[in-house]
Amino acid sequence: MDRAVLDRPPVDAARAILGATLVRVDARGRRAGRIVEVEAYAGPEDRASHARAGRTERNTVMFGRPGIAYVYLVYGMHDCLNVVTGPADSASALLIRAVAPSDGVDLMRAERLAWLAAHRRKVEPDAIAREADRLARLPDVRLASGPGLVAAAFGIDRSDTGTDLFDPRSSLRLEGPFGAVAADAISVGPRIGVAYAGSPWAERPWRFAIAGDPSVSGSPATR
DNA sequence: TTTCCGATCCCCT
DNA sequence: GGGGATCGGAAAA
Repeated sequence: MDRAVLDRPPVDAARAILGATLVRVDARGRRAGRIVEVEAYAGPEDRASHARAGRTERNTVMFGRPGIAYVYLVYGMHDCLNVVTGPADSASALLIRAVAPSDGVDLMRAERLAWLAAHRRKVEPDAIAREADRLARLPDVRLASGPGLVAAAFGIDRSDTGTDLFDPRSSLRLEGPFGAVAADAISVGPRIGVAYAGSPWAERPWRFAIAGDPSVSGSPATR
């Protein structure tokens, strides 16, 4: 069963999940894309992990079985999707940082627009209009080229926490192929935005991406 | 091109 | 009450 591929330490699971398909199916339609960038987070010993303070109400699903979704809110604005990995109960997880859209791009664009409407309150209307205009002209490959953008494009928020991503009945799920990206096609580097964790955790080379894919966050001309 | 900063709100060394 | 697993627009250079 596919779940077994994530029932291993997060660094190994990270390499295996690259190239797999993230799928959302709901009343609005179907969206899908290829996972092209992830970060590995270990358990409580990892000072960059949300499990660093031990088990809390927020992170409780991390202390469970592989293949479960953990979604959190960062900077008061953006939801981020994680997938719990093995070993079971180790509180390890993968942050899904970027997806290359393959299906439902129009719906993703609509969802991104809906996100703007829902989250921009005190921003001046002109600025919101400019953001919407930029979104309309955004290339498909950049619709989910960052962790907050993955959530916006797929309509993911904290209510998705606890979803079994390997249950074919789930609205949000993971499909193969797993382990399909060769090691020499994967670029490796330190995780983004974890300086607060200090050494050696901030320097751990636990960010993995499909080398050269234009949907990877920070790709040229993304900004 | 690089750096800076505001938005926005939940979580808890 | 401080600050964040981010994003995008504005300012600086």
